[in-house]
Amino acid sequence: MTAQRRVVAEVLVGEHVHLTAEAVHLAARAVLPELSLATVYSTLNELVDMGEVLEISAGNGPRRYDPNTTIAHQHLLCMRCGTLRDVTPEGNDSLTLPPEQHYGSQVVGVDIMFRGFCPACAGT
Amino acid sequence: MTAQRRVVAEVLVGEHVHLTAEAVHLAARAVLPELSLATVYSTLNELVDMGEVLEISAGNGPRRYDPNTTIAHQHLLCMRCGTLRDVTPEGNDSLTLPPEQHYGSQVVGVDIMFRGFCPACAGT
DNA sequence: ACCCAGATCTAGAACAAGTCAAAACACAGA
DNA sequence: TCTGTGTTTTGACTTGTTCTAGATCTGGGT
Repeated sequence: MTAQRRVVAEVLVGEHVHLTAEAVHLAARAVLPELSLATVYSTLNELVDMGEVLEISAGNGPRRYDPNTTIAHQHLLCMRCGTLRDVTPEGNDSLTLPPEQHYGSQVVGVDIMFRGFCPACAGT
Repeated sequence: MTAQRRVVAEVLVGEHVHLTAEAVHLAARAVLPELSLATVYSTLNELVDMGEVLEISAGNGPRRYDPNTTIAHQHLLCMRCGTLRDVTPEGNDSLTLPPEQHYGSQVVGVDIMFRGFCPACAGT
């Protein structure tokens, strides 16, 4: 656990709107100005491997990193600006894939992504 | 409607496992060997704009193109090889985002992605 | 406190997917 | 045939991410 990793991890936690690697880099530099983008990526990848953080790639654009892995939740994506926010929809308990549709695959989980336009982008 | 566009469109239809632009290019070249990748991309983008085809970006890796826009369906993704297949889950009618969780956003739709490992990748 | 092995960090190059611009081309209408 | 419009090709460019080589830091043993 080095200073760089601690700063990256601290930048990430707490928010319910998720950051890109670039945004993490920017925020972390406020604390540790010489921190490199490569270190941000390597730290984020380690956090993802450790299961501390989820990596979410929403459409095109850069990936976003979600530190909230403890509480089951899903996401709401702005299709214009890419902002990604946590939500907890209703009715996803009953969502299942019938066995005859597995096509031999081992199904591990399901991601639900609501798409729309955030207030800032819907206005224009 | 040029030869190039017809070939790209024809390659895409019919399958329930969706192709990347690269794969479309490869398949289309079997018919029209001098077809360029840029043309494949521009044709795919036009089809997407026309609403004939859906663009799906599954995790990392390249985007995949889904010609099945008429029948409501969702997707099953292999987390190892990226293969993307159509499925029709049960219980997604009751899936909704409560208004208090819209956070001012205009919600347009919802994507459901089952994640797992296809037979080929689960075996190893 | 000092040294060393090994891990980590930095900067910049490399890479992959996709886009763009400009020149070449195709082809319908005058 | 000429002209104009829209399309395709080629190759350069952009963005997001990963790799690499060397510099730097870390912590355990003396």
